[in-house]
Amino acid sequence: MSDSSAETSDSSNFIRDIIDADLASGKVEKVITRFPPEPNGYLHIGHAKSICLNFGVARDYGGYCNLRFDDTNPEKESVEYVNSIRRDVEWLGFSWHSNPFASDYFGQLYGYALDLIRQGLAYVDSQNADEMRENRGTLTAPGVDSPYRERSPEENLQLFEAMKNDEYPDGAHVLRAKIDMQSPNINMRDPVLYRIRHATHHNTGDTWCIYPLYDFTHGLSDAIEGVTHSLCTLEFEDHRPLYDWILDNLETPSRPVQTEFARLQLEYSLTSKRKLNMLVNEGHVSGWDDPRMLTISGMRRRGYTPESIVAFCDVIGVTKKYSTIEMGVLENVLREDLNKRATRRMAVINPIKVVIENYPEDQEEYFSGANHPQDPSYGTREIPFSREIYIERDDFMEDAPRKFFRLSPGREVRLRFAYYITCKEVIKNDAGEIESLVCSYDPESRGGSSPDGRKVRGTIHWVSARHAVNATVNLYDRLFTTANPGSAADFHQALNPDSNIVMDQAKFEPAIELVDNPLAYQFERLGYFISDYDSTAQQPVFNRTMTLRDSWAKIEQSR
RNA sequence: UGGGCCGUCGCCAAGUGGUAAGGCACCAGGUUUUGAUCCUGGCAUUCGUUGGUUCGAAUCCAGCCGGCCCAGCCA
Repeated sequence: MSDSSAETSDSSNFIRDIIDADLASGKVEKVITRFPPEPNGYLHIGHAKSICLNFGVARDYGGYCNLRFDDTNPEKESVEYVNSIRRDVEWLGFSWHSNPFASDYFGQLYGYALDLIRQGLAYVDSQNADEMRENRGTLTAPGVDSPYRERSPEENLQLFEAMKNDEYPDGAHVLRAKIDMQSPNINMRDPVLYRIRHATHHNTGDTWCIYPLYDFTHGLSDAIEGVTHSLCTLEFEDHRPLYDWILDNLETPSRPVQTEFARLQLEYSLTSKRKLNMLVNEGHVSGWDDPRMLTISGMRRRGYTPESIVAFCDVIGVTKKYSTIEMGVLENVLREDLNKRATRRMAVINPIKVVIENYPEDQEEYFSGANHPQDPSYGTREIPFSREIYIERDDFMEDAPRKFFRLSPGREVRLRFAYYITCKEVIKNDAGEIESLVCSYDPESRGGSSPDGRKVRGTIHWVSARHAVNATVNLYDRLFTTANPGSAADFHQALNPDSNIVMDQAKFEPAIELVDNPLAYQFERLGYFISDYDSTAQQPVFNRTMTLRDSWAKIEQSR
């Protein structure tokens, strides 16, 4: 495990205020937190917020954070998810103190349940699910007591043990807390603590056929681990009285406190595991690590750095306010990080051939290009040049407006690092499509400036045809066309059909490393790119992580 | 309409009774061999709203308005 290299800012939030107060009052000596995912899916950007909060707070206050798997629902969980979660947390740069499963505590939890029964605070209910639902009441009407509510502790003990000993089928009985069927808080209307489930558990196998529920398990797991600050999302606010009830009625090694914060919501994206699962299973994306997915693994494949994700979590803050973050915020931290670290290269994604008529056929030469315009320590590389080159199709326009600074008939542009060229002729095929361009170059402009000092507005990128490496490039756009696909009745309607465009005619300069290269490139004027897992020397594949900011596109759009 | 929670600039967010930080976005300039980066300046007389307390209120009190969550043997 690596230690986090990412910085969390000292910006305050209400949770840090609480911790400051707890430390100052002596209520807490060492801050202990936990990140408690259920291993029933892959981690996404929303989890990253919780990870950064829990691990960040623990680190900043000199405490520690556990990675605890909240695995009390065996039918939905698997080791595949366990492994992916561990990998993602590590990749984000955090180290856990310990990595327990809630299922490791099943034995202790069972003991706590017996304790509750002996105190007359829990009972075995033999109603079926429908009866229970009916008797629970509604938001406005109180519930009614179960006919089994007054069973004696002895009978309950005997029945609960029989449940554990595999004497009943699924659903025959449940163990319930005996609280208050009239409570205005529905979570307090005798919540279910244990259910019978004959399922193989990824960690405990077939040891158990009864499984505790979240509400019973979570606070006790926190208490067993000595967690001081149990941070969860807003929807658990109504569960806090139950969390407290359980801890108040049982002797536990410590007394954690639950505090809730708002979960992350991001425009144009989904962060519901259920819906992400549908995207994967219905084949709308290639998998959990599809680069369009805002899963940690998808973002990693897309080319996000862990530092950019941590920076994002830092910049959005932590509050109790429901909010939706604009995509621009994520894009901004990504660009900021990538701009600093990306090695510059030239690549042409949508090529059009240019023949430089006055450049000798058998000649070639090399230009030195800086690998980073602001950081000389990145060094330089040699870029081959020859008579035939590729330029971007978008960099040529036959009838160009005045503000178009790129190539068009009769106009002169600078080839980055190389020469000035002027467009002499447009070659078209029978269908009238532009096939190639004939240009002339000014030998005096070698290196990109001319002795006469004449100005050229545009500088475009290029790749020597003779030296080019053929490659495939994946361009990505947001997966959804509406800002809040999650609220739509059917999010399928909002799926963006053009979220992945494959460009298979791309041309790379030879200095680009094609295989097993985890480092970000900036292909000048096109954006940030990373080689895909599947990239090979024979079939190079790169993913565009993010475009550059494009003020020309903005001008063009407003026309 | 029972209970819980939330409302500070287009989007986030600091602010904890002494006179509205910051980021993103946006706008206007400058530098630039990436229409990138970088730099400069602009961008809330007002904090959902109404009333009250106070010398003084985004901060305290009351009412109202708006939004979110809860009726799994999910987490």
